[in-house]
Amino acid sequence: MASAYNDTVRVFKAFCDENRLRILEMLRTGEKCACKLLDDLHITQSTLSHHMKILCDAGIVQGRKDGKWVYYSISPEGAGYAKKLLEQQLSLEAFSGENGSCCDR
Amino acid sequence: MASAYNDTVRVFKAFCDENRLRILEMLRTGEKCACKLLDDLHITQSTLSHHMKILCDAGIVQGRKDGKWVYYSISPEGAGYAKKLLEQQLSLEAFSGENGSCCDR
DNA sequence: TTCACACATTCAAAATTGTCAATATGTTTT
DNA sequence: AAAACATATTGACAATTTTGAATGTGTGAA
Repeated sequence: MASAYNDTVRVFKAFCDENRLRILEMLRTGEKCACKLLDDLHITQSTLSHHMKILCDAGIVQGRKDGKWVYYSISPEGAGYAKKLLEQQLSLEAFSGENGSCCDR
Repeated sequence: MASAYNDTVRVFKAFCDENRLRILEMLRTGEKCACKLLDDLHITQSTLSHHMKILCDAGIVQGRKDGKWVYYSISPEGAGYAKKLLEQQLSLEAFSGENGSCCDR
């Protein structure tokens, strides 16, 4: 499965789960402790940990450890990178060549 | 599974498959016939059709039927909507309230 | 009207993902 | 050192997604 798109897929998958979107929404108002996130979501602790790993591996979220606690926040760099990827995927190229009518003869 | 995030998830899932990313890349240079896409991808026709449905249902791609053929292209409106959704998900809110230290006492 | 073609749909199998219970790891408190 | 706590990891299972073979639908050509 290794491909040039792995990185892009990893980033966008971060936004493809309802609970992860809820988490991002909570983080939009600033850094939150994992236990705070857990309070508001109706999932178990191991499930939260799983989602935080996906968000962090995608670079969208960063964790800051402080004693027993971990504080999560949206990574500005990761957010910028995701936006850049989306722009790239959707930008229309100025194209000089032959485009249409592969089929009509 | 019905939730307020359904729409968002549907849009971002469009970008979470390697073949769909390849398809989008091909469409960046303009409208393409399904058969042209099929030529360049190493998947079966039914698999292509499945992916095109996901891209169209997400609003990212639009299809134009012409006789036996369907020409697909990136939808500028859909593309704009996806970018808007991502902005929303990642924008940091100016927040006046209490944020931190849910845990330390 | 019959045939060939382009694309969509259905079905079943394989792969991936989300979930929770149990357990492990590391930190603070007693 | 032991107990309590916050989070991560593992393992198992259910749900979802990707895929291709077979089939259906609509269109143009013979």
